Amino acid sequence: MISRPPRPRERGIPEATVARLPVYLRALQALQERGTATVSSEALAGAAGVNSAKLRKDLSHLGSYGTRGVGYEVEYLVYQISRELGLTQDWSVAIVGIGNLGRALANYGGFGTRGFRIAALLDADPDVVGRTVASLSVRHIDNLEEVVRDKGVSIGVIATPAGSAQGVASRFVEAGVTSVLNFAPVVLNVPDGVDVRKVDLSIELQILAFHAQRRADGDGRDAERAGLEVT
Amino acid sequence: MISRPPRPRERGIPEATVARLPVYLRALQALQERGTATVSSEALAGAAGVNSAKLRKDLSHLGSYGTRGVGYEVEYLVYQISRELGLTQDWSVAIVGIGNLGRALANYGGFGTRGFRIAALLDADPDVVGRTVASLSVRHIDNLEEVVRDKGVSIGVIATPAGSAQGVASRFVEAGVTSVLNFAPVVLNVPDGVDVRKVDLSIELQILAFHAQRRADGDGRDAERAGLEVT
DNA sequence: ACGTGCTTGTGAAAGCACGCACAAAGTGGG
DNA sequence: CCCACTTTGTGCGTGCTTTCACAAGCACGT
Repeated sequence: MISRPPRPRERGIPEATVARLPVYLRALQALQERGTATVSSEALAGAAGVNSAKLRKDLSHLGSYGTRGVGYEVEYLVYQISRELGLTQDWSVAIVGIGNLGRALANYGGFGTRGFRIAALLDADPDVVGRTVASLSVRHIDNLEEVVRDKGVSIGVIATPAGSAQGVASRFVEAGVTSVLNFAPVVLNVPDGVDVRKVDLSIELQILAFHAQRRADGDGRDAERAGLEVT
Repeated sequence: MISRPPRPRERGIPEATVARLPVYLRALQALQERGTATVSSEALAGAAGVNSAKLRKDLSHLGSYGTRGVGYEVEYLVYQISRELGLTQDWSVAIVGIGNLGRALANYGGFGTRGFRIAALLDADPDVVGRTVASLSVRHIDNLEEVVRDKGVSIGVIATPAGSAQGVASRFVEAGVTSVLNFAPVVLNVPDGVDVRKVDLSIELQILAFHAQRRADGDGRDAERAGLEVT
């Protein structure tokens, strides 16, 4: 019997862990640039803003990549997380809706790290089509299917007004894109098997407002606030 | 030393519920514009992309605002959720970092709904300071404290490069801002009692990449899809 | 007045996520 | 070789989330 490979890791990394891996990765890359060779869970957790036990448990889902008494080798861990997240391959991204936000996204240089390549920019406005943004010529939305096919787009980014978002999403799906990042303030309806994530400014503001109000309401009375010690 | 009461949370609407209220609110406002008077949990849940039982439980945290056999009165529910989220009062927002993203945010008209007013735009770049964006003149970052004080800013939005974000956050906090929305790809360090939310494009992309890879890996095999987020 | 039909509100169960605390495992000094 | 020290990996208790399933409540037709 051949010895088992270094832990091919089972399917089933908790969603909450997946959401934190990019944060760890970024912290690790910062350490790497500073020339740090190894890091303890305590130190890395600090840099990532999480509890060290949580970090260790998260990393344990990828396998046993640390050395007891020492810590984690930065470079190795960067590689493992990158691989796990699928960043060792290239992802082709198309952005639809080249308004202020679309331009901001297109110009957002280092897409975290490498791994993501902006393959095309699309817009419906004739005044925008043809203009050059981030070294790419904006193409008309009618070319969406063609672009997806020819450039092998696997991630679609929607930065259009709310009214156009569902239509664009459907076209992406129809064209075979199964990962969509939606910035428009609408709930997208897509078939099973398609992964949609949304980023919504106004929702974030509203959540902040809720907590701010909560804090203001109880002020003076309810001194029970999370951490605000009054002596 | 006084032992902490077992229930630090007195007025608790679950965090998960708070995060969904804005989604319900938006769906309700769409119904309102279409002239719909009442809506069932099933229908509203559909529009919001959640399970109807979850929606009912969420709403039950606000009180008993539905009528059995009928549903919820749209207008009334809009008001209740708005009030709960603190949208019946005005929140003054300052945006720091008027690059592509800052401009996109400033021009993002209906901030969800009313409730949020952009009070000031700030930047460090002399070429940007003085220019008019979204009917506001961009002011120099040195005026941050003054602006926060004079305009009663209660929410700070950070749209600067990563390197400047922590500094800006600290100045916001120092000036008394306790709610921060961070678009810069760094973990902000703030004292207890300050609420920070982050929006991070590259993290979202990386999460999409993870799932996309997972799907590709197990294609044909592993038919068991772990229930991808649909809707 | 009363039954029928629909929809809410909510126990209860199952599933996740978090963080403590500690055994296991490795390092380095004597 | 053994011991003291450090740090990982994880079992376990706790609390939050989601979902099911159904009794309770309300409207309306007869």
